[in-house]
Amino acid sequence: MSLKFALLGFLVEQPMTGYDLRKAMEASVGHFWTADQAQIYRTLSGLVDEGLVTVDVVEQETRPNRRVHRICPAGEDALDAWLASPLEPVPVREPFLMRTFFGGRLKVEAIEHLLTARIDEATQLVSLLSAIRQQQSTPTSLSMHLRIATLDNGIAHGQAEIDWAKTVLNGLGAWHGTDLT
Amino acid sequence: MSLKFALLGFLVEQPMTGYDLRKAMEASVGHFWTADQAQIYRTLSGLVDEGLVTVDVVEQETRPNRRVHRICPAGEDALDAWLASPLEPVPVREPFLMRTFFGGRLKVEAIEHLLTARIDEATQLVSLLSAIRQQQSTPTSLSMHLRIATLDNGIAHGQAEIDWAKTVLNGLGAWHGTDLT
DNA sequence: ATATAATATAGGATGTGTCCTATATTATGG
DNA sequence: CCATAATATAGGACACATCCTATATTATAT
Repeated sequence: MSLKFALLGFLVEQPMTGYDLRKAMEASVGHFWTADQAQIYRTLSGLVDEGLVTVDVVEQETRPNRRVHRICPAGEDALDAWLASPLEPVPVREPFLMRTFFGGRLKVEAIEHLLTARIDEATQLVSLLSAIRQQQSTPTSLSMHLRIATLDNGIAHGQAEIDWAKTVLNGLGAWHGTDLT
Repeated sequence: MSLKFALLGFLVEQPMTGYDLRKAMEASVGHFWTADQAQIYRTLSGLVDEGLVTVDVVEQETRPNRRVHRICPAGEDALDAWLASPLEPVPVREPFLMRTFFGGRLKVEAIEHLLTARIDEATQLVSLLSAIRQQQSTPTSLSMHLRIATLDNGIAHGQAEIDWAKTVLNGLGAWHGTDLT
C-alpha cells in the first residue's frame, strides 16, 4: 500500500534507520497511518530489493548495527509516480458503525454508554491534534501548508464524529424505558 | 474482525445463503463495511465450524445447492457478547492523507487536481447517502433509529471531508506559480 | 534497588482480506 | 443475436499486517 511510499517520502528528507523511520512516522503521520515495527522493517528491505533504496551499515558494539537507508534516484521517481497516480479505492471498515447498526439488540443504557465512550475518545483525539496544531507556526511553504492540512483533516473528522454521536445520543431519549426494539 | 458478527446480525433477521448475505450487506452496511464474496463464504463456514450457525442444504439442479444458514442460540449469545464488549482499537490508514502529506513534491496544479477529485468523490457519496436517507420513514423503533444513524454518520464525514478539502484548496492560492516547496 | 524504556534489527506464525478461477443455467439488455 | 448479469459456492495463491519472540546494553524513572 502507501507504507512503501511513506518510507520513501521520509527518506527524501534524510537517510534513516528502520528505527528512526518508525519514530518519525509516529510523530508526524501517526494520526492517519499506524505502522507496525515489523512491517516497517519488512517493507524497507523490500525497497532495498527493488533497488529504490541503498543501505550503509554503521557498526555498533552494544546494539545491532545501524542500517542507514538512503533513497536512490529510482526511489524518488517511484515516489513522484505514486503521488501523481490515480487514487486507489480505499476499503471502508468501521467496527463502531457495525455495532451501531446492530445496537438495537442492546439496552438503551448500553447504547448510551457506547456513544459516550465514542465521544470521549474523539474529544481526546481532537484535543491532542488541536494542541499539536497550535504549536505550528504560519506555514511558509507549500509542504508545511499541506502537512498542517492533514492535522486539520483529523480535527475536522473528529469534530464531525463528536457532533454526530451527540445528536444520536439526544435522539435516544425517545426509546428510554422501551423494550420494543 | 466484525464481519463474523455482521453475518450473525443479519442471520438473526432471517436464515440466508452466503449469496443472500453478500447482497444484504452491500445494500445496508455497504457504505461502512465492504465485504469480499470469498471472505463471506470463508467466514460463514468458520461460523458453522464454531457451532454458531447451522446449514440446511436445499437441492438445486441447474445451480450449486443453496446452503441456507440459520443462527443458533450460541450464535445469538456470541453476537450480544460482542455488542457489549469493549471497542477494539481501529488501525487508521488514509492513503489520501499520505499523499497530501508528501504533496509538496507536486506542482500546485497537481495538488489542486487531487483535491478537486477528492471533493467530487465525497460529493457523490454524500448525494448517494442523502438520497437513501430521504427514502427512510420516521424511525418507529430503536433499531431503525440506529440504522439511519449509520447513514447520517457517512453523510457527516463526507461533508466534513468536502469542507476540509475546499478550505485547503482555497489556501493553495498563496503558492500559485511558486516553486519553493 | 529494581523495573522499564530506549536503542536496533529480524524471523516465525497467524489472521484477514483480495484476486482469480472454476462451474452451470437462465434472464435481461443492447 | 450475442454478451453479460444474476444465481450459487468454493478453492488456491498471494498481499499486507499484527503479534510474539529473540538479542544486548544503557539510561531513566519509581
